[in-house]
Amino acid sequence: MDYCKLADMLFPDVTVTPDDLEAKYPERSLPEGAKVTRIAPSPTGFFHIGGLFPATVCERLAHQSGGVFYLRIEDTDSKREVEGAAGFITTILDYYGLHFDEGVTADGDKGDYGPYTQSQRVDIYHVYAKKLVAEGRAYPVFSTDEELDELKTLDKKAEIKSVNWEQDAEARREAMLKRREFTMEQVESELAAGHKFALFAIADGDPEKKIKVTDLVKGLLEIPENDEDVVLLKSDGIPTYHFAHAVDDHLMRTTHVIRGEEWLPSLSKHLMLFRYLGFKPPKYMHIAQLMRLDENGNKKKFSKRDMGANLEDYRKMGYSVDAVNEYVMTLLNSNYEEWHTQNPDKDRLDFPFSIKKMSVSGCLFDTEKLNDVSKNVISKMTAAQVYDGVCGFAKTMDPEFYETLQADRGYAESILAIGRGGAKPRKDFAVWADVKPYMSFFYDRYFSRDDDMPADKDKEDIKTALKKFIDSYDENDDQTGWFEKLKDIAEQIGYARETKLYKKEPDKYKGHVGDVASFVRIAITGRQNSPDLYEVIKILGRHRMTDRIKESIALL
RNA sequence: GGCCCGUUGGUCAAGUGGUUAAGACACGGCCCUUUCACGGCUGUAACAGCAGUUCGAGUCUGCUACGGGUCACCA
Repeated sequence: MDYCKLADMLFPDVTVTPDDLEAKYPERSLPEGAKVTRIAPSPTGFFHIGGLFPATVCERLAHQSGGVFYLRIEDTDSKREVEGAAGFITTILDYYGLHFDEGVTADGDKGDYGPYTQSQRVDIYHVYAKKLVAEGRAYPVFSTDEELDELKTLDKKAEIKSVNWEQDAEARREAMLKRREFTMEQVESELAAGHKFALFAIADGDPEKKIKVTDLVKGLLEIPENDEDVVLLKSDGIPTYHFAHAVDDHLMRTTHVIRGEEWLPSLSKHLMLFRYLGFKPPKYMHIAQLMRLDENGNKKKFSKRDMGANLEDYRKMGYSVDAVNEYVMTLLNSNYEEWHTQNPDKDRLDFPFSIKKMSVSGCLFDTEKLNDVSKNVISKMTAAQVYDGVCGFAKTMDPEFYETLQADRGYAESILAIGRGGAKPRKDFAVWADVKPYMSFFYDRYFSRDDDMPADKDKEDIKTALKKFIDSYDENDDQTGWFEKLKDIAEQIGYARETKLYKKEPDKYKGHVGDVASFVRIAITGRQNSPDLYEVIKILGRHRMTDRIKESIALL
């Protein structure tokens, strides 16, 4: 068969040659060792939390080596495409601090290796498709519209897996061999009839033979050669992931392909395509998937439907960007935490990220750990930073609270400053949403009396103590002087002025200073627990302190 | 079912032939403490199993088991 003629019949409009493209997209001139990485999401309007892992690796590797990190949109599956999704992706990744050097941006493409959206690269794919046909390595398969419709409905049912694996494999093999047989005349008449064709690459592998590949995280792999014909172009002329991956990553000069390990089974196909196309394959890193626990306690791939699968959810739940990024980093490089405690003042980006420290197996997403990381992150922030964080969150998630905070920034910051900044800062917040319940009693609109005075204490004693507290209060007292007065009050109502005294001889007293402090706390904050009382009262001011205590006395 | 990948405490994990098998989270206890939040000390808890190589194996090899992934004109 005259393959060149076939190629011309199939792709009459393609005049550009692979050499032209090589010239247009030359090797990048980058420093020695610079890595070119990319993330290539589908525009589904959804960015998976698991996707943050490869994305972070890509970003770190590229920027740590003086290379290029770019964004390519893989919109080759029109069925799944969502309007405006590309913009959503750039926005969320930018929010998480993943900044691209090149690729699709809000203001169009940036960089010399574009277009960076696959649907705009169809002409490019066809150049290589034609080349493969001309070389006898690819062939068309014609289908009528009805057959295509049938395929599409089958697609949707692809999740329903067959039980007859062996029979299926046999049938598929037969079908494949049959597809490869056709004559030039048949092609001519199909084309004349206006039928569309998909393009398949002929597999030349023997699955009994293994090829050795080095994966940068998995190590040396032995995978069987590919013996399944690979779909290059779908009937609509759009490439499959496999073909687009080979063409794009070569032309865009990607040095390191970093992706989830679900791609491992098709690596053999990809290597075959790179060989057919005469491209040097990139280095591969297949990173372990993020897992979740299913109802039976087994690990499962963290899929789209699962809670917390959408990266956007973490913003909504009130996790700070830093917390999520730190958590991701602790999972990616297990020595990160150690480094961070040793270098508390350094930025996350100063950490020497290492491929060698990456885990080979998938890990469970651990919310407890995320919360712990998050508490540490927030505890190191200044009151102003916390204020900004909470406001950013509340603005969309709790507008009323946002308005409350905005009304008096200084007041809010003074609350947030309690117990902050020292060597042992408070760690009250894992998420921004924790802030409101923590500080709500400082605001009259949110103040409520949740906890009652201890039932085992005499009401008159409580009243007396509270009255004395109001009378003795002097805003010029320092913390020690203030507390001394509280001790005096305790003594006056027959309570021990030291907790230790009470513990030694509990029968001698009705209670201790701690109890008195508790009366005051409950009267003022409405709860048994609060940040440092002395600070609380200072912020609240004498006036409101007095009002609340008086109100509390009246309730007794 | 075929193929591929994996398996150290509940979770994340150090560990590259000789260790009392780190550390972090979670959980328990004690201490500190006017509550809370910290902090300090401390405890429970692990090399999936079986063979083999070796003077010696969590580390190397093989098998088994278990878990995961994948087998689309989806990515």
